[in-house]
Amino acid sequence: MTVRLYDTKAQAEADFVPLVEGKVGMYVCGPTVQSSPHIGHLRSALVYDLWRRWFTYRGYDVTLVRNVTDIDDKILAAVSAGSIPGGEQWWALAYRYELEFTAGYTRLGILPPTYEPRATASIGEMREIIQRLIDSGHAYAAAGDVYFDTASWPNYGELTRQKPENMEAAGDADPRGKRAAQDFALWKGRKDDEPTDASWPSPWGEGRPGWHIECSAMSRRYLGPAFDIHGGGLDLRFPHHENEIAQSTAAGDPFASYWVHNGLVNVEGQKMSKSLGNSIFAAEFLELARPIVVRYFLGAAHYRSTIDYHDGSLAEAEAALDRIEVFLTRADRRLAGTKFAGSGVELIPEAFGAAMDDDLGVPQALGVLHETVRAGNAALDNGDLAAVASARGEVLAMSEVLGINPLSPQWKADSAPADRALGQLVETLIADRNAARAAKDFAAADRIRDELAAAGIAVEDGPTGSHWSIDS
RNA sequence: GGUGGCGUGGCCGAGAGGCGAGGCAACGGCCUGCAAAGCCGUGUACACCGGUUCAAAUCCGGUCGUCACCUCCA
Repeated sequence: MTVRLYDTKAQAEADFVPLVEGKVGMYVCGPTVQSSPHIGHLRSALVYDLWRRWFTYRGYDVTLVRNVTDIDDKILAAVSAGSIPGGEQWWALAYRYELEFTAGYTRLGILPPTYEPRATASIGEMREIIQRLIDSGHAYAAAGDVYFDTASWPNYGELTRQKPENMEAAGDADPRGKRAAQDFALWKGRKDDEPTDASWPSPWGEGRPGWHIECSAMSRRYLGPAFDIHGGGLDLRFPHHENEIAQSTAAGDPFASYWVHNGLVNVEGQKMSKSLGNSIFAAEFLELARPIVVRYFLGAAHYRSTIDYHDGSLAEAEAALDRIEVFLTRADRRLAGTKFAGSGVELIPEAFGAAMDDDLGVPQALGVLHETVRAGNAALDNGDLAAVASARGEVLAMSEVLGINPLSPQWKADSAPADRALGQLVETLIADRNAARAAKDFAAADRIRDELAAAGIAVEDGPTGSHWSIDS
């Protein structure tokens, strides 16, 4: 049961071989907290949550690091754009958005990473790497900035297999002291109009780190110079990850053994972008469906594929998830009071594990899950309680690994008193309806059912009595 | 110009030489007072053209279409 993963750098699937037996060190690029999270950010975090859960299920001790980039040109720009005297500070803005990200992750059941470092807390490590690069001749200081000298590093372009001479000329707005267009900033000297508290001292003058160096420094600090997996969105391969590899390896670090990239989320076939104004933000998306449905939608596709969101996407996810939920509820009801009641969580089926081991094959794994639901429902119809209990245990185990167990307390809304009141009202109406049915007054019975339906409550009659649910 | 994806039935979405994953929708049946849910059944799918092979959606060559990245991006 070797876990296999698609290594973007090798462009091939490979057996995962950890650096240290039984342990996984994984670094994932988190967001630059310069605006509200959109559903692409949620998907990215979810992908690595699933990887982490799967490695953990397979017995690995996982250290997951996902950074927060809390100092960046865009953050400073966001502040100055709406700047009024006494207005919001750059660090306040960064933290405000960081909280929004955290709220989105939490609602989706994305487990907190082992460490979630902020870039501003690792400036010392960044300066250290930059100094090593200067000392070894791979970086140069110029006009208060420090640049990586791409010409000095023959491997430059190894991740995306591009040769610098074939790259489109960069429309660099402010080349300052750059020797070549491909060179990128490791350190950015403070400009006069920038806040003084957004810069740090360095041998090259006051300034702040470039974007790429942050991840090299934080991964090194929390996972060491060599670690197992580096992840991030597909759009980060170039330039961000290309530059990370260049600066870390040029500084003498082995860096990541495997590179994993998640696919992006499109809307109606188009990439989300500010200019198109088609971005779907996490907060509004979570208004459209229950968080567990959003998790199912974002997590059901293979992690490397592009997800296209369109009208009806959430309804499909909801229907599929309801199938799992309905089975679990039926099974619990049927098993109550039997010797199978409350029977435990079973092992996951072998086919599910095989699918997950193969580069996190969630879609196939979901196929196994739905097959088990079907078999469980059939057992329910046949009264084969042992089979029902076993299917129930397996479904629970599989949905738990994927973080989509509909019965898990984490998805329950915090409205217990209102729920109790509603439940009592509905139960009373159902009792009236069943009295009418017993008296063969079907007109009255149907009227009650219609009234409940109009209120969004579905009633179903079965061998264990009449049951109701909120029809979302 | 360079680099890398993708094209599967009404829709979504896996798979990767030989038995049609799975979900949604549809249709028929069972069950039901009627429903709903559930179960059983129903589909001659793999962009196009060549080639390899006993066998190709899958491998090879080409064509078309489409998307992403090429220094802001999850």
